[in-house]
Formats: sequence, C-alpha cells, structure tokens
Amino acid sequence: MATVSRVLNETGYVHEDTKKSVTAAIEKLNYSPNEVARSLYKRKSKLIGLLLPDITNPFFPLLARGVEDELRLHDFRLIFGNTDENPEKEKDYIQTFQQNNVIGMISMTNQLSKTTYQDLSIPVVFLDRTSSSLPSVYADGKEGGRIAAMEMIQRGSKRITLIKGPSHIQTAQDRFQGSLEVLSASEVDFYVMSTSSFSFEEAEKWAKELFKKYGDTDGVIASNDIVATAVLHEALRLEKSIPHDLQIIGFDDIPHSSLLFPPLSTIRQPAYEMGTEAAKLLMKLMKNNQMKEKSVQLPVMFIERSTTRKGEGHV
Amino acid sequence: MATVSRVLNETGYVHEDTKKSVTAAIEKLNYSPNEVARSLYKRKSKLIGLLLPDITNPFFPLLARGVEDELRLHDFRLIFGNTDENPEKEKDYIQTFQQNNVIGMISMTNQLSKTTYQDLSIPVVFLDRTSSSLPSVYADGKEGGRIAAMEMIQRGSKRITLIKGPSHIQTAQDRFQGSLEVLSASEVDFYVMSTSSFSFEEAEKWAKELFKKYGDTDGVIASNDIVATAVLHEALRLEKSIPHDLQIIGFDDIPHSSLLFPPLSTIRQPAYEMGTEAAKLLMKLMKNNQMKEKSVQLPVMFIERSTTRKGEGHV
DNA sequence: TTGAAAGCGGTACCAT
DNA sequence: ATGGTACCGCTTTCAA
Repeated sequence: MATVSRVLNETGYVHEDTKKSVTAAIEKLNYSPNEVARSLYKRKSKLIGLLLPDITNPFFPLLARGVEDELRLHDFRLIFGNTDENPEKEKDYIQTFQQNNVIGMISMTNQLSKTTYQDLSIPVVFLDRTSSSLPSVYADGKEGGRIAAMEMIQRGSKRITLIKGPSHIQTAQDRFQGSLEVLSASEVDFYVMSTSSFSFEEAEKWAKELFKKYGDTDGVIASNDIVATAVLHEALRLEKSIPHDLQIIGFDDIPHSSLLFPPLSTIRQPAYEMGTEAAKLLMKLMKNNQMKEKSVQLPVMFIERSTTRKGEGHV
Repeated sequence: MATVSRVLNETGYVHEDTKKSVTAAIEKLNYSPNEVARSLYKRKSKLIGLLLPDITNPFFPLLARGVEDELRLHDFRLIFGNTDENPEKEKDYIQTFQQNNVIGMISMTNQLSKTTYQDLSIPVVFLDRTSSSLPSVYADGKEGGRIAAMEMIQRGSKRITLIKGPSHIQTAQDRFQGSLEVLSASEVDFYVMSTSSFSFEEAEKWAKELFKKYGDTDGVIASNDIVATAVLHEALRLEKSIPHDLQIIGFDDIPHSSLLFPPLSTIRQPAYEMGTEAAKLLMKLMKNNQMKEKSVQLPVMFIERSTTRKGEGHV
C-alpha cells in the first residue's frame, strides 16, 4: 500500500520493476485514488470555493468560466454557490466550503463585512471588487468611465446624461467618478441620474423618466450594459434615431450587447481574463501565503459598435 | 467523541445534561464537523456533480440556478464542470467527481456514449435531454414545435421558413418534428433550412443565405433564440418591418430575448423549473435507487412579444 | 448512557 | 527498495 502510494505520487524509492507491476495493476483494476482519504490526511483537498452573486446575471458566467478553465489546468475543481448578495448565504457557503477542506476561494461578492473573510485560514481572491488590502482582480473602472466620457464627447454629444449606478457597488462608483472627471473638465452640458440597482425592470422606469426630464439629451453613459439596453429600448420606442439623435455607451460588454440591434457600443471589461487572472493569483497565494498581498488591475477598452457615431478624427 | 457524534447526528442515547453541555461546547468552540472525515467513513458526501456544456451559453445559467437552489434546501453542494461537449472532459470530470465521493450527478450533456454513465454506482439525472431509459428532465420540444407552427400560421404567415437545428441535438430534432407535423398538415408553403450549430456567428450567415434564397418568406421558426436573434438582425438590416413583413418565433426564452428590440416572441422552456425538478428527481433516486426509472417532461408555452402579430382570434 | 476501539483509504515515517 | 504502522476526524459497534 505504501509502495502504491509512492508510485502514485512519484515520491521516494521504488524499484523500476515493482513500479511497472504496480502501474499495470492500477491500469487493470481501473483504480484511481480516493481524494477524500487524501484530503483527510493532508488536511487539504483539490477543491476551490467559488462564490458569486448570481450566475443568472449575464456578467458572471464568463468570469466563472475563466476561473474554471485556469484551475482545471492544474487539476483543481470548483464548488460553487450563488449568494444573491445575501450575507447569510455567503457565510453558510464559506462554512461548508471549509468543512470540505477547500484550499482556496474566489469571491465575487460585493458588500461584505471583512470579518467574514478575515479569520479564514485559506487564501481568498476577490474578483470584480476593488480592494487595497485584500488580494483582488478587477478592471480599471475609473479609466473606463473616462474613456466612455471622452468617446462620447469626441463623437459629438453635447448634452450628456451620466447614469450613476448603485452606491454600494464600488466598481459602479469608479466608473462614475471617471466619467464625472472628464465631463466636469469639458465644455459639454451634463446631467447626472442616480439609480439604485442594475435590474432591467428598474432601468426601464428610469429610462422613461430620463427622457421625460431631459428629452433633448443626445448621449447616455449607462452604468452597465443592462441599463444601456433599457435606455436603448426606450429611445427606440420614442423613435429616436440611433446614433444620430442619441449615442449610448454601456459598460461590461456582456455577450448580449453585441446581439442587440443596433449592437451596443460599450466599455469592455475583460471578464474571461479576469477569471483566469484571479485563478492564477489564487494559485500563487496557495503556494506562497506570505506573498505580499497583491492585486491585479486589468485594462478596459472601448468597443465601438452601432450606438455611437463615427469618431471625428481619433486622438 | 462518540458522544459528540451522537448529539450532532441526533442518534442513540444521550443524557439530556451531557447533550446540553456538548451543545454549549460546540457553540463556544465554534466547532463544525469535518465533512471530509464523515465522507470517508460513510463513503458518501453531501456533494453533487453538475455537468453542463458551457455556462457561458445563456440557456444554462437558469438551469444551474434551479438545480442549486433546490439542492441547497437539502444541504447539498455542487461541484461543477463545463464539458464543451467534449467526451474527454466529461469523463475526466466524472472521474474526479467520483473520487470526491459525490452521491449523485446531474448532467446536461447532449451526446454521450451511454457507456460513460452506464457503470456508475451513483444515480444520475439528465437535464434537457430526452431519454427513454435513463432518468431525465426535459421540456416537451415536440409540442413546442407544434405550438410555434400553429401560432405562426394562425397569425397569418403564408410562406414559412423552418430552421432545423443540429441533428445530433435531440431536443432540436423534437422541435423540428413538431413544427414539421403541423406545417405539413397545413395549407401554407414552407421551406426547411438545415443548420449544424447554434452559434450566433454561423446563424448570421445562414440568416443572410435564408433571405437571399427565400426573400419573400414571411415567417421564420428558428431553432432557438440565438438563431432567432440572428434572423431578426438580418431582417432589420434589410429593413423589413417586424412583425408586419415577417414574423419570427424563437425557442427557449433565454433572458436575452425579452431585452431585444423588438422583444422576441418565443416558445419558453421553463428552465429554472427544469433545474429544480432535476434536483428533486435526483434526490428521490438517491433515497430509493430501486425506483423504476422515471422521467419528467415539462410543458412549454408560447410567449407572445413583438416579433409576432396579434392573433386573428385565438382558439 | 458513555467511552474505547476499529475502520473508512490514503500518506509518511521508520525499521528492515 | 519495501512493508508495517500510526494517523487524519468522524461514525458505529460493543462492552462496561
């Protein structure tokens, strides 16, 4: 038994012949080692916990896929849970993850008492969430906001509406700040509309309200692609010509956005890559827990599609 | 230790007083049992394997969510993997699932050698996949096909195009057969277009080809919502008036469909419910493996949105 | 009613 | 180079 273990793990001395016979036996019996027993003895498994708000929200599947693909390369497996931004669920999952000896976690939850994660003995990487003190992977939302505003201005909008996302979502605030910075320094008029969620239904109401209050706006910077979609809907319903009368820029570049008609111009977050980066960072942390806590920020980019006009000579 | 186990599992005799003190200690130490050790001893965990082709495909998240929510109620956790319809990945995942003592599996993979699942010692339920012999949960695709054709005819299309999905996807064939049945028995002209995948890019090509070959078609029954979206795009590009010149009906009712403009009429599969049903069926099988293998078929329904005309007096 | 002990399937140490 | 053995943390049986 000990010998089998040695050949399996390629550790210690094993005579070439016995090794062969063991390998043959393994083959014949179609044997594969019990990970649970391993995990029990070693006090760590090949399992990693993945927490996300809601897999049904189109922004998350790509992130999750990135995480999975990268971890799979190194034989890790994922246990996952939807938290619905509910701290109870979150704690609950974290607990069962630990009970199952996960050796690391990737969390995409937004608002959490640090305490929940503080006294964990395993490394955690936060995804799509800015944090100075904890390891995290996120896109440069502020720069994204700047780009959106610059593109909008450059492409000729003069009366811009800036939709400010939920205040408890840090990434939404970053985008907002970035856009605000550029808009403030520019010569255009602009109007800020505060919203409190990313849901499509809510967004539809705000969109109606927006055009009622500020009917001559000729450019909308939405807080994300779902909100942008709602704005686009309402604009189409009002028979505005897009992008002639009104330009719209979204945020995220969820798969849905390119399927709209007209296809949505947006600021892309490299979601898949964010997932793979989070996985890589986590694996580094697992190898070297002393590593000074490092975050990785990924660049965003403007995706020109059909809700913006052709630029008037790019910079 | 044995006593602790007894109070934890509420099994065997424990004096009321000791029980109290144990509970108190558990509370104080913030103790929670090691699931791995349990799993090793009992040879079964609280883990369930979930296999799906690609979480990035908008049809699957809702299914997965249904599965998770239902299983969570009974304290099961999910290990999941994307298979990309790749038999190697699939086998690989199944193996590691077993190594981790999962007590059941839910698989949404389409084409698989039964052999892969045949000699598994744990129950498996197939989701979104018709099977007479294995436990499975699926929507009534054939009826869906019939409904789509009936609605299309009833709402006045005379020259209908029926898009036939990939031949290796059973559910796609069911839909096709259903529509074909109704169309054949009707007085309308129709044209069948065979396609070999569900990808949007491919679908865009077919859509172009479709209108080139059969430009005066006034109704398209697409093989799913993604394909319908591509058709809609092309129609809009050709400046057809929807639904006046052309009606379109999709399949699935993925979240994206209601966000299109005009919103897509489609045949809804109750994805979330399919997920919960699969979970329920699996739990039944886990309790009673002798249960004669049972499948559950869920009804589909027509979702009237804006790519179909108002009915001319409903039946 | 409680605790001692064996065993789940591996790994790692130690003696041979 | 190999096998015996203790141990990982829990559950279950058995004896006290």
